[in-house]
Amino acid sequence: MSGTVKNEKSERILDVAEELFAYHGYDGVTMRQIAAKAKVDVALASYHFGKKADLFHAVFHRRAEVLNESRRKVLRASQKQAGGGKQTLEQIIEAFLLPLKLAQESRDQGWRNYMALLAYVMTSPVWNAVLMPDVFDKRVKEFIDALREALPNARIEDIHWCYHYVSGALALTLAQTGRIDRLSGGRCLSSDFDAAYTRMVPFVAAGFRKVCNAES
Amino acid sequence: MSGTVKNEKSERILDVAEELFAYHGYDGVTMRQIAAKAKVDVALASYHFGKKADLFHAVFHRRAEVLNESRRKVLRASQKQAGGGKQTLEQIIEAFLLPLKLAQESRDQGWRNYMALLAYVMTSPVWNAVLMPDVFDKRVKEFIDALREALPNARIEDIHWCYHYVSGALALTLAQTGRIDRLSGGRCLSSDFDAAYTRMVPFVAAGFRKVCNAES
DNA sequence: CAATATATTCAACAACCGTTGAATATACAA
DNA sequence: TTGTATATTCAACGGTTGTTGAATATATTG
Repeated sequence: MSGTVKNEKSERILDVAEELFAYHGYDGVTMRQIAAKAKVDVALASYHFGKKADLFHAVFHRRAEVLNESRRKVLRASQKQAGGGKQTLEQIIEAFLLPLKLAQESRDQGWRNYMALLAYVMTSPVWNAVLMPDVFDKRVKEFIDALREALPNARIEDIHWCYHYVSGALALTLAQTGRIDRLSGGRCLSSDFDAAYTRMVPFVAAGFRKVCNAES
Repeated sequence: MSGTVKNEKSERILDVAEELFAYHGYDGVTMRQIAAKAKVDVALASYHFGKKADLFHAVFHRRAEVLNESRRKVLRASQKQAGGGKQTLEQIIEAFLLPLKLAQESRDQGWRNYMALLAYVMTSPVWNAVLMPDVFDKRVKEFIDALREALPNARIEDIHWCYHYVSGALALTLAQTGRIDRLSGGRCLSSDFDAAYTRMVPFVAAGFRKVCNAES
């Protein structure tokens, strides 16, 4: 078992595990399914990543750190652009969502799978408490701090609940369940993250302003 | 195997299965765990409900029909209250969410478990397509129709996307992951559906108005 | 009561699970 | 080339899975 490997087969294992975990969840996937799809012996996954839970952690963390760093950069850039002045709500929300939009626009199927995995972890009572705090709390708290600055009259609870709604809307988008495709008769597509993003920013910004009694 | 049973042990199986499925998902629960927690032999669950997947269906449908009927009544009452005139956005959204609030207020732990199960199905790419259309489509389409009447200038896609955001915010609320508890340092509680509901209505109403270019 | 239907348990099946130790192949350094 | 570390496969382990047929208990009915 080695930490971070740059090996061809071990990365194939990660990619396949990512795809299968994202779609079927942790318990819905067996080591043998992963190995088979990666055209590799079952024992190899254990050799590289240890136990099944460790493999899941490895899959989750791999892109989490990339995403986190991207969020950090975008947030800093947005703050710098505001030039000491207040950022608008839209700017803050855009900074929070943009990295996911960029990841999707890369057309990398791996990133698309990871988004569904992220949705799975976000909505799972079991995994949320285990994985989300370590990886995402720091950035999320920065995001919430920025919101508090932009909404100085708001109660803290209101901001947290509104962030909760954003998080939910985002999670269901990332999950790509295909439900909006069916309900809309094909007029909207789960895969169209750009359409989701474009409307989500004004939608939640308006919601924040209403609930968090903003001046402007 | 009998259809709908009013037997003590078989209902205990349903209750336990509901709780375990909601928290661990379909694949995270074994027939033996269900049987053990229900203090019943493993074979009994199969005798009453057939295959494991059938048991899952039975659990999901049991309260789905109750919820559906409740939604129907509330929606009709809201329409009648408007007296032929247009319903406000808030009224429509309240009618959609109220049944879940009522279910939670009944203090019935079974309903609380079912909400988490509903969130699981809503966010699962696997189960969503299998279970949601049959059970909930009819009522959801009525809901969307009401929204279209209240927002005559809106593009259909915009309404669908906004409904998608509502659905996401709702799903994450139902999931009760405990994340908002941790992020807010205990100031907000996942179990406090009333707090979630109170803010969700104005939040999404404002979002709809912004995105679906409403007049008022 | 006896007879019959329903409910529940018992025991077992074949299939599959994650994991591991030993054997083998491959890459790399000396 | 030889030696050594790494990568990969093979084979097997004990345990668990969902499901079923037969046996037994309980309830219902005549």
